[in-house]
Amino acid sequence: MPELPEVETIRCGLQRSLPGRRITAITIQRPSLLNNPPRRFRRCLCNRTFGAVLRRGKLLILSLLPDEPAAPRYLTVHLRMSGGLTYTAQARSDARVIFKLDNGMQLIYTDQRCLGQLEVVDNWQCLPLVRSMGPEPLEPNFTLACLMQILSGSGTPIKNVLLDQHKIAGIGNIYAAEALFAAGIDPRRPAAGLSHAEAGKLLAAIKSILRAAIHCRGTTFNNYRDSRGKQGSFVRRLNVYGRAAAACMQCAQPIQRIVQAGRSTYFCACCQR
DNA sequence: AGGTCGACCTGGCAGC
DNA sequence: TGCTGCCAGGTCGACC
Repeated sequence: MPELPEVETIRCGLQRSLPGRRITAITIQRPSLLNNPPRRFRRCLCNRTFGAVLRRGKLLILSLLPDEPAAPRYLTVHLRMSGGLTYTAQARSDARVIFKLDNGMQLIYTDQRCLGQLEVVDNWQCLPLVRSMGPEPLEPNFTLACLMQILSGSGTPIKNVLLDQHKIAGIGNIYAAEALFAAGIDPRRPAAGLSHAEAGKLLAAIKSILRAAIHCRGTTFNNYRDSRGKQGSFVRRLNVYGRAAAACMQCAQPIQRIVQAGRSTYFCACCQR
């Protein structure tokens, strides 16, 4: 579900609500979602106060004020395929973890498929996932030279490279497909085979699509919701993802669906070369 | 070393 | 109606 734009939308929403709020109680319906023993998880978080909400790639990082000197400083949340975090006054029957807050509100973690992970850590920068992450695609240091470096020497299909979080952080299946369509590049082409001009088009497409998706508060396909429970509207602006056999918006030829590295890829064989 | 594939899970949906 | 099989936005580890 949640790729960079969805996680960033949730981050923004939580940043407006959480800082300064203290956790008064925690209900754990699904201990398997925690990367810490449940008792330690609860002990580390009860009575702690939230600080700033950060993001790296698709990982949410909820910082905690250092009110106890040796206590862990962060709660990290990876939503994986179907996770979500909602700030709400209402109870939810599908809650997997509930954080009760000192103002009567709750932070509720939901996750239909239970593939997500929550973890209390001292230092999120040291997590193996974070240490091995590629650059943030919306940062100014993600330049054409940077992208060319990532593509060089790789015979892997360009779509698979875009999905590889070690190479670029935050792009998932939806936005990889959309960026390749916008750049007019066939997802099956070897990454190293892209010309300088094509890489430039792809770079611009990645940045503009991620920015537009954040502006639309993400893409709701099935169950993604933002931190207030609202759907994202970028689904209306998808050109290829999820549109197998439908007419291409540019040339009216049918959109193709193929499988690459075990994942669906949608593209227009006429517009993408 | 670099790439691919299945496992991890649950629930919605299509087809019979 | 009810059962079965397939599919899903991510990541990791085993394997080639």
